[in-house]
Formats: sequence, structure tokens, C-alpha cells
Amino acid sequence: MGARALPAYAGMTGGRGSRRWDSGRLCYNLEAMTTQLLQGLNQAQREAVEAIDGPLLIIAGPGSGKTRVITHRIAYLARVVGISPHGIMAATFTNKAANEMKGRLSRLIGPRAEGLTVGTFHSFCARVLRRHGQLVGLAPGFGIFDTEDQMELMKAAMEEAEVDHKQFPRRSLHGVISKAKSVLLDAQGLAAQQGSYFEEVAARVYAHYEELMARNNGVDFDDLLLKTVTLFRTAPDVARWYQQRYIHVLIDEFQDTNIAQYALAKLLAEGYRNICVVGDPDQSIYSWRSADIRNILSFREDYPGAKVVTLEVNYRSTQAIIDAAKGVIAGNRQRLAKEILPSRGRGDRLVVHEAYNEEEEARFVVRQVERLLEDTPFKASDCAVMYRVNAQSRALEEAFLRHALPYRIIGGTRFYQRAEVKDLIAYLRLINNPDDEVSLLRVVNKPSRGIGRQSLDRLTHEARRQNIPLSWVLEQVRQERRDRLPPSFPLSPRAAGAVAGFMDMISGFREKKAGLELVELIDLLLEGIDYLGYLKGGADNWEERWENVLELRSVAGEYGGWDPGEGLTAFLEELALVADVDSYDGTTEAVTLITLHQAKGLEFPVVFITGMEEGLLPHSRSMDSPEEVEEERRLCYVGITRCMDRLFLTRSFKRGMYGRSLPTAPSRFLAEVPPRVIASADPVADGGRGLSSRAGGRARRVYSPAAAGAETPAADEEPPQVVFEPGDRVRHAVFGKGMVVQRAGEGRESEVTVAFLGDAGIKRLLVSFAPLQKVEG
DNA sequence: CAGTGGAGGCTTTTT
DNA sequence: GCCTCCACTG
Repeated sequence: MGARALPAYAGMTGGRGSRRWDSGRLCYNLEAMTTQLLQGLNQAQREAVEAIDGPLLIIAGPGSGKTRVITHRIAYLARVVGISPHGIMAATFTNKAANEMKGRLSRLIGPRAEGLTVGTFHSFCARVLRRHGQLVGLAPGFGIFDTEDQMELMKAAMEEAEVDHKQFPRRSLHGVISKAKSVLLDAQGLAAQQGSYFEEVAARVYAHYEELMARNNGVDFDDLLLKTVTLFRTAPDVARWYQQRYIHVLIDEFQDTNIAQYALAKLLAEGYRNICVVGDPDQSIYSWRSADIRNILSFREDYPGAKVVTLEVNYRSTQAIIDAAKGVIAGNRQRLAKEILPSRGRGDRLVVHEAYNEEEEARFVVRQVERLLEDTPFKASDCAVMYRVNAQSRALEEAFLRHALPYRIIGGTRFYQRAEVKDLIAYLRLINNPDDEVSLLRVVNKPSRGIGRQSLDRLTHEARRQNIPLSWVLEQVRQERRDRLPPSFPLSPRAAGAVAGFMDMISGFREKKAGLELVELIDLLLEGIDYLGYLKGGADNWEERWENVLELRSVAGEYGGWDPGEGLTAFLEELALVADVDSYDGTTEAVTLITLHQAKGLEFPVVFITGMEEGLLPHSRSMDSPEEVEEERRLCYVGITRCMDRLFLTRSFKRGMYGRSLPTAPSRFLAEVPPRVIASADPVADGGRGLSSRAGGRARRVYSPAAAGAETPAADEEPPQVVFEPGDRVRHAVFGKGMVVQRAGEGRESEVTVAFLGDAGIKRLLVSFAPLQKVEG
């Protein structure tokens, strides 16, 4: 990334043309090595690299060369201080960040980088639990349950706890459980808390949920952390082994860690107390996932003598962009002021565009990209379009398609969540983990085998009666066959035959898997269940679905080198823990469409932030809590600070939600951008429709009150009674063009709330007095 | 047992 | 407006 980096920055990253690692020449020359690693670092960065003894807190502002500091610090530890890479652990926020770090480190220290432990907390925990999971009640081959599976278990847990799913949405209940786990509370712990009635109910469900999870031999994301902490606390010898191994522990994106993650890091660092955490409180955007900014405070309490280094120089963005970011973040009250020192030129001012609807907003983005590609050296891959919610990507995608501009979407409808992909994964999981009832129930009648709901209900009932896992009951059916089953067995002979056949097939796969490559197993499976035939008989887009299946198959192909049995486990683990951002490589020549959350840690020369509206950014769900609004503001700050050179902020007058299209008001964050860094707003740039269709060439002047006034009919002493409705486009003699957001009262007595395009913002006007008229859309 | 149709929910953000 | 869940019919 950063194809158009400025010279200063190119020097900083040492990216292009930087010399390659050369063991022969450098490894015996310590001085040269030291120089190489510290070269080009500023004073604070150098301090952060060289502070190798004891706890260290690095506060790293956006674009301050944080990644470079971390990698150089690790390289310094390994090559200058002489710490074995085997003794260094670094936790990152995403797998992608981990891979990137590994890549940079192998350039810095060569093949020894292989010895480093670099990964997300979740993947680290998964690995630990694969080794020692038995100590916390996990059988080998335990599965990692994704959100969808978790919801299935919640459904069952709520039934068992006799909790009404209409009164208590399972997502919210699960949220409470997840939150409890993130602060290391088990079901009893949650129940013991003097919480709300809702939490009381959640605690009851929690107990059943855990029981079900255990019966399935599964863990959810929170369990990975919780169980690893439990393991370290209950098996001191295991903990000690890791504590002695890790001489240095490093945590990136510390502001987005939760209590469990911090507890884990603390445990790991207990041996040497060399713990280095890197973060920026202003970029904390995951509190909804239980990230806890208090970790930074705890760190200073837990390690009183900790050295603190602050990285303040921004090497990424132009001054105009930094000014905008500072203006926005200054709106937060709960915040420690921090400098951001610009190091680049003033740069172009930002463009604020206000469109009439999503389609036009998208069209504006596409047009601007096209223009940049024509008139500037920027490439498509230099551009990113960011938004608050995934749903916003749709209009954008359509516009990109229509204009044949290449784009790549990060996230959205996730590949691994497609039904056909999940079906196949469920089969593989069931083969790998016989206790996985969620997967069993998903595939037992897919394709249709005549094992319907009634039969399954009876079998589930039977499992409960005998108090054994469902899979054992099915196994009984298979072993005994229909003729030898007791007559009391609650299953029709036909269904019993079908169940036996299904179980025969699955156990056949289990026997064969040890001798097969993963891909061979998948092929055998697809053939055995005739999945292609099933797809063809189902939806009309079967070709697309089959492509997805083949795509998954090709991912599995990368596990060719593995020991067959372990390959399957590793494959399933990766599927559970990879995010779609992880696949972003930045080399494809396409514009990136991405949520603001996922954009964290990335940078682009050109950035569009779309949907700058109240209700979207800040999101309506966060608007009644000041803390949450502050998090939204940080999210906006993260978006702005991703940008190196050209920043566009767009909003739309009307926004479709739940199928309805409703008028919107401009985001409060727009008003926090200092006006001096905004270029004259460009509301209906080239060919925008709507207003300009009638206003013609005057479109560019809508922002000038004088011009708008000139367009107002001169002598309208008694205007006919006009009824204004929300959504109507209007023109005001002074404030210019806008849209009615709300109306109170009737006729001439009525008062309307109008959102104006220009600086006027939102105004409440009396219809009888205001020089207001309707404009055709 | 499977397929259809109506009702109701739902959208933050993700490991 | 789209998806999921549930009830009812073939």
C-alpha cells in the first residue's frame, strides 16, 4: 500500500528499494545491525525500540509509524539483544496484521522469524487449547462455534431454561453472556452479581448454554480466551512453561483488548515482566465487543514503573486531513489530549458532498474516482470507500458495476456464511467432531433423506431420556439396525433405515480421513452426498453456489502438506478464526469498499467516507448514550486518519432503511471539521441529477444565499397554500436548497423542520412566514 | 414429510 | 425491503 508515499514516508517505511536482509554481512557486526534498525527513526520511536527492560506503554497516534516501531523492536530484541525469537510473543488484532508483521520480520531477521509467536489472541488460545484442552474439559478435535452455531445453541439453551424467545431476544441474551465471559465470569459468577432481571435470566440460560457447549465438545470465541485463562490458573505447571518461554510479550491495538485478553497477557508476562503494549485510546472502537479502555489504566496500576512513550509525529496525512481529524476528535470529553504533529505539506482541502439519495451519493463517488484516475497519478487501488454499516455497500456496488470500475468488497455477506459453504463445513466438522450436534442437525437431512422434523424430535427426546448425546442415539440406530431395535424405540422403520444409512456414511468418512488428503476427503464427501445434484434441484442460482463450494475446496487444497487428520482440524480452525479483512492484500487493482471498523490499521491515499448522517454516523443505536456517541466519533476519527492525501466526506438527504426512504440530517461530526480545511462544497458536481435538472447550470451556486435569493420569485405577496411533507425538496430565499425533515401542525399554521444543504444546517420554520417553496425532484 | 405463505423482526460494528 | 420462523396444506 501507499504507492504514492511521500519521500519522507518512503524513507520511514524502508519499503521500496530498502536493502534486503543480509546475514553474511550483518550478523557479526552488531554496530551495523543496531544502526540499521534505528536508522530513520525519530527520537520517540527509537526510545520505544530500545526500552527493552520491563513494562512499556506506547501511545501511538495515527500514522505515527507504530508498525515500524513494533517490528523494529522485535528485530532489535532478536538481533541486537540476542533474545531467541522462540521467546517472543506478539498479539495482534487480526490475522492479517499478524501475517504482515511476520512478513516484515522475516525481511528484518530472516528465517529465524519462523520461531516467533505472532497471532491473534484467539488463534494463540486455540493452539494452547489444542495441546492442553483436556485439562479444562475439552476433548481433542473440539470445534470452534461461530455466531450462527452459537445462536443454535442459544435456542436450545433457552428452551431448556424455559425462557420465552419472544420476550428475550437470543442475540441480546447471548450478548450478556459474552460480556460476562469477557470479564472472566462463569454462569454462577453472573448469577451472583446483583444485576438486572435481564442479567438474571441470562445467567440461567448461560448455565444451560455451557452445558450444551460441553456436550458438543465446542467452544465459542469468548471461551477460547476464558478457557485459556482458566487453564493457566488451574494448571500452574502449564502456565509456568509458557511464562518461562516468553521473555517478551507484545500487544498491538491494546485499546481494543478486553479484560480476558489483558488477563491472559499478564499471565504470560508473569515470568519476565517484559510486557509492551501499543495503542491509541482515540482509536478505541470495539467497546461493543467488550474491549475495555480501562485496560490502559490497569496497565499503569499493574506495572507502576512502566515506561511510557508517546509517538506524535504523523507521517501519513496532509495537514488538512490532520486538522480535520483533530477538529472531530476534540469533540470528545472523555479523552486525554494528545498531540498530532504534521510532517507533510498542507495538502488539498477536503471535499464535502451532499447528495439526494444513496444512488446519487454512490454515483458521486464513482465519478470522483474516475476523475482522479484520469487527472492524477492515483490508481484504483489507492482509493477506499468507507461506511458505517455493511448495508451501505449495496448502492455503491451497483454504481461501480454500472460504471465498470473494478472494486473489492471487504466483509459484507461473508463467504464462509453462505449456506452451501456452511453445509460443507458442517459435514467436515461432524466428521472431525462426532459430538457436534449443531452440525449434525444441520446436515442430517441435507440433501433430503427422509429424516424429518418429527423423527429428529423423537431422537432428541430419546437422547434426553437416556441422558446421552444425540450422536450416540443415532449410533445405536446404526448398530442395531431397525430389526434389532427394541419395539419401544420411537422411530419408524423407514426413518431408522435412513438414519442408519447416514451414520454409515459419516463413520465411513471418519475411517477414511486419516489416509486421505483434505481435498480428496472433500471430493469423496461431495460425491457421496451428491451435493451438486442437491444444489441443482434447489435454487436457480446453483451454478454460483457450486462455484462457492469449489472455492472452499481450493482453500482446502492449501492444506496438502499437512498430516491428513491434523489438516482437517487446522483447516476448520482457520475457517472459524479468519476474518474477511484478512484476505485483503492491497495489490489487486481495484477500489476498496470497507466498513470503518475494518479499515482500522489500513491507509489509503484517497478516502471517501460515505453516509455522514445523524443516525448512521453516529449510528442511531448509539445516540442515547454519550459514551457511545464518543465511540462513534472515534470511529469517524479512525476513518479520517486512514487518509493520506485526498479525503471526501459524503452524505445523502434521503436514506433507505427497512425499505423505506427517509430524510436525514447531516452528521454532527461534519460540523466539527474546521471549515477552513473544506474546499467549497460540491453538492451536485458534474451531472448530478435532482435539483440541478431544473436549476441547470446554476447548480454550483446553490450554496450562495445571494444566488438562491435571486432565484426566488420576486413578488409573491400571498403565496398559495402549500402543504409541505417530509421528504419534499424546498428552496429558501436565504438558506438555499434543502429538504423537509418534519412537519408539525396543519396548513399555514404548520411548522416545518428543514435540513439545508449549506451551512444553515437544520432550521425550524413557520410555513406562513418563511420564504419557502417546493422544488421538483 | 416437504413445500408454501404469512407474520414479524431486523442492521451496527467482528474475533 | 429482505430474511427467518412458524403454521398449514398437499
